Amino acid sequence: MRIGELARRSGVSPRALRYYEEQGLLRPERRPSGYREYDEDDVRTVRDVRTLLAAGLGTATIAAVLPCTAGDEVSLLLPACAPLAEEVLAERDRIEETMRQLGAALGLLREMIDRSGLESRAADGGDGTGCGHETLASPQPLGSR
DNA sequence: CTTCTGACA
DNA sequence: TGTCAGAA
Repeated sequence: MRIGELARRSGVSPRALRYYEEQGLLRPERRPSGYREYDEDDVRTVRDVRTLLAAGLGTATIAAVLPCTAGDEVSLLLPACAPLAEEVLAERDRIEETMRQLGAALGLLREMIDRSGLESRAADGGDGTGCGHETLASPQPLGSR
């Protein structure tokens, strides 16, 4: 399939798809026309890339992780991927540190809100808390089969 | 009509 | 990343 179809099926723009290739995340073949030719597996690969990106890993790490994936299980690294452990562990630490800082910020804001008697319900034309804690993963267009 | 590369806001 | 140009 060409870039347009992969884009539609993966929900990722052609622009991003070319960028992923530039970063070594995808290696589509080329047609004599110069057009990129992707295979069925690339749909899943793109999905995995989005997931790993959302997990905070850099494209360099992802490029190293992808070939070390056990089947279609991005969350299961093959035993022969020891050197990747460092980066994965480091990212986990960065995330924990960020959560710690956000937790402190959240605590302060809550304190300010309580002690100041705020929260009395301001002019809110709806409910829009705008604070949805979405999960990771990538939104998949359901009508693609 | 679709994609390619390179470049810029 | 989006988008535009100019070419294939």
